Amino acid sequence: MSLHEGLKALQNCANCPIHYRAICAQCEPDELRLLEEIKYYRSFEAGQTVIWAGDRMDFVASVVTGVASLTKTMEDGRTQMVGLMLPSDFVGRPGRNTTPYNVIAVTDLLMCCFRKKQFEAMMIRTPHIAHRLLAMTLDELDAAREWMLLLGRKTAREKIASLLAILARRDAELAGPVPRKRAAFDLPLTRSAMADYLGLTLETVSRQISALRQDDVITLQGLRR
Amino acid sequence: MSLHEGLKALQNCANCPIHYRAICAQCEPDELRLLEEIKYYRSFEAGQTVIWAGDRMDFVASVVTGVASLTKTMEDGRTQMVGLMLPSDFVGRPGRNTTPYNVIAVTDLLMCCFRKKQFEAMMIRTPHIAHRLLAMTLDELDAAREWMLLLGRKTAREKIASLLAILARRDAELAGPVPRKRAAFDLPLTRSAMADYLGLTLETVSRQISALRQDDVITLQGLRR
DNA sequence: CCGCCGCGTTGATCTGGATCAAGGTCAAAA
DNA sequence: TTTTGACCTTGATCCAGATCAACGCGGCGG
Repeated sequence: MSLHEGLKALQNCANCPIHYRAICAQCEPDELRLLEEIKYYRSFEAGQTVIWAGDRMDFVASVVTGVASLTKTMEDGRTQMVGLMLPSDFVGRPGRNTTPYNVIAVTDLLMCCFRKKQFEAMMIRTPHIAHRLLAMTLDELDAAREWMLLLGRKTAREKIASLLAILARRDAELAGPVPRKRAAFDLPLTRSAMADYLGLTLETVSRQISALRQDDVITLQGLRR
Repeated sequence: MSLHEGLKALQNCANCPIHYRAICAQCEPDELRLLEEIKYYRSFEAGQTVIWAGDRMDFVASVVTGVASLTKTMEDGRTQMVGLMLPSDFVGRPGRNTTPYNVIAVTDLLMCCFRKKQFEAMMIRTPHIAHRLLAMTLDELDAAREWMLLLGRKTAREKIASLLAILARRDAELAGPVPRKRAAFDLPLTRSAMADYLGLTLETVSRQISALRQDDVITLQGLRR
């Protein structure tokens, strides 16, 4: 399916691969129709920056396909990824007009966007959206705190293992229930992106992955488990 | 003022020291009256546990005075503080009935509580509360992400400095604008609590504080800057 | 076909914090 | 007054992960 055909099909939210998990998950058909009218799509290539920290951000968006990262950078260049946005995750903050972090397309990325103004108006009219956003934000807060435990207290090996587990779980959720002993999934991050996420260096990431492979725990095919 | 007199005065939300920053900040007088009817206070001594991770939590609450911590613990005992709840912060999650973390009173603590059921009903009726909760949750998410940068990428010295800065800022916000070269404030955390927050050991915390003192940056009086 | 470049791996070495181990301080209890 | 216990400090040593430095591999443009 070409990109163009793909977008055509998405005109109708019912065809959207994430509509049952995303911000719009709890909307009634008529609310969905309103969203359909104001949504628009943007796509980014792997590596492109969606917005820089501090920049004006006049839209909010859901990740439809691909992976985006939220990163913070210190003046001297040290950077930490603070969020990994997978399909159905919501980016942006109603009620504020600059982002505190860089949003970067880690893979090719398709986002379903709404102008912030319109979205905020929508939120007031349709409580389903506000409630869903609150629930998603609380989930993200829990995830962020889980990540704080990882960053503060886990060893390099445990960090890698946790990351792989998260990616495997999210992959499984979208793909459906295929319970297996050894799950297989694409690893959408470079070593350096993983390092940024885990608070490690890319060398350490590489070494730990090699170690996990030697200890059997994982097997690679290119970039697969 | 005795505890009893203090609670008596708080019957009226207008006397509450946090009512302009807390979950109720945007409520209209009549909404406030509804809250007044269903709120109740609980106090805890320093060191007491408010709830354990995984326990049923049938209330939500605002910190009125004192400091509470949210911590996560791994099976082998490693623990990481994932939130430091200062006056006006909101604890608990509408729409879920167990907490994923321990809530512990770091100092003597007074909380303004609502039964979760009643609070959830209230949220549906009064959008001001739902909006405020969303805004506060988004702020906490930003704070958590800021903390991820600290945990993942900062040195021990920077971690200590950041913590002191946060405490000084929050202290200043409540105390009012007294701009000074050297701010003075109480340090409500033990070395070990700081270590849990910063992802360090208490020895390292102690050493770094000593170092900061020797390098002039701070001065101590018991536990003050 | 070659050379370059973006990734990944691997080795050698260094070091910031962890760990292990005494002590010190102070306030409340006895 | 002495004891006890909760905190804090400081010293000595160790080690996981950072840092520095090659090198390998596949894709791509010339």
